[in-house]
Amino acid sequence: MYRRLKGTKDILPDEIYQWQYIERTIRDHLERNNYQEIRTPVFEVTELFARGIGSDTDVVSKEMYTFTDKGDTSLTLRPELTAPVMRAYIQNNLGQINPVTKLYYIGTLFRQERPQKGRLRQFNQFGFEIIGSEHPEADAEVIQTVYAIYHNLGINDLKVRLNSIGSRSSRQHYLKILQMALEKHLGNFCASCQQRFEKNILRLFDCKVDSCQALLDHYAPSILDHLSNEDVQHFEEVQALLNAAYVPFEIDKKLVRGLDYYTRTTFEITSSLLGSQDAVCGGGRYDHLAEDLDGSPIPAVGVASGMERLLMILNEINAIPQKETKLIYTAVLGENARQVAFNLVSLLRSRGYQVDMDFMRRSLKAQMRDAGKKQAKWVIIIGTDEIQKDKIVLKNMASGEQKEVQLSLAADQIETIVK
RNA sequence: GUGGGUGUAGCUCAGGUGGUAGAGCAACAGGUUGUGGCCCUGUCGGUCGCGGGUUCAAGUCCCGUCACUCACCCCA
Repeated sequence: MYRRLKGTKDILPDEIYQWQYIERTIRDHLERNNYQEIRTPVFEVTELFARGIGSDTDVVSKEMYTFTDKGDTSLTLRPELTAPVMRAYIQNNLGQINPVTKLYYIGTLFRQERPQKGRLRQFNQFGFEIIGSEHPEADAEVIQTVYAIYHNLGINDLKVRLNSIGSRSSRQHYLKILQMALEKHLGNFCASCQQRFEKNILRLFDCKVDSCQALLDHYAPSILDHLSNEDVQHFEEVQALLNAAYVPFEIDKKLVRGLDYYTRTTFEITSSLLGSQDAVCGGGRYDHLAEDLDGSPIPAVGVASGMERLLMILNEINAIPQKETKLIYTAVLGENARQVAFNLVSLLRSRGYQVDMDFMRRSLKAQMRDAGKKQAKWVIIIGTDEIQKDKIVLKNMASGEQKEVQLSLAADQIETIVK
């Protein structure tokens, strides 16, 4: 038997409604905020991600599905969407049309990690980006908007964690100070922290070992104390705007993100209803990504949100409305009724009704049971008796009432009865 | 890549100290000669993840292996 690959999922019919529901809600909300959808290819040249995300990041160095095509070009299944969107923005000169471009996407991503709760190898994200504005309004809108989308879906107890990791120049400066401050205590950190110290020192703040966190609290200078004046002002304005929009947040000076392109604002929204992978979304500002991809410099902010994680929360709090069906089920009895029924079914369908009929030539009892199971609102019964009288029976499944309708007028009559 | 947990019917799971498998739900049929939900009855359905070993005998004990899952790591 063939099985689905590790870390992938089949989304079966009884679950698909949930996806359609959140996708619809997300699209509606983002369209209202005047974002436009963009769809980019699922694979790109590997270098796009190496340069965009950073070749030292875990995502690029060990989690990508990379292969070579017949032309010997190295290609990669996209592990995130910000770099592809920026690539599309640059390639199609979207900046020429408008100084500010607001884009959103809903798409599938691939990362070769060990699967666990809230983490798959093929997964889906929605996200959106504001490209062209360096101002704090853009940062605040991004955060306010995801927050509002979650709220709209019925999620309330979320934690918004906010930080600024400064512009590139002030961060370079800070990293040196951090390195000097921690060097002499390095021996007291755990093994993986010692590796992080060499590779990407900011990641030390992610460590879950208590003793490491205590050392950081004692000896690590805060990045917030080493921002430039412009960085500070930007950060403060973002906070003021969030307060103005009543978006609750907390400053987390240890919040660092795993992708190299971030500058200044970084944020993450977490939920206690998820497993140890508790971030529903993460994002921030990336003012140098365009340049890193050989485009002209353009500031941008954005966010990416995990769809599977979002669904996990919604199921946890039971916030997905029931799918409502308006099904009309057609029960057929006897040889000579079949064509009449088939004709009526296709007529009703062409008028926009959701109609189904029995394919098993079963007893009426079985067909009624089937109709009940499928949650049909109405059942049309067409049998030999009806054909003789030139009538059909229309039964309301909720009340149990049924009435006879002239066959030749059935389509019109049903319209007024079913409504 | 490293650890822990779990693998018995379509689904959820029972099966002390070894004696070749069971329940509930689901599916299907019947209880009405043409009428669903509730109830009753019956039917269908399993190489007990896979391979090997111990034994007269293994779902049960031992070894191996695979899969799923949670956690580390990292992130959405």
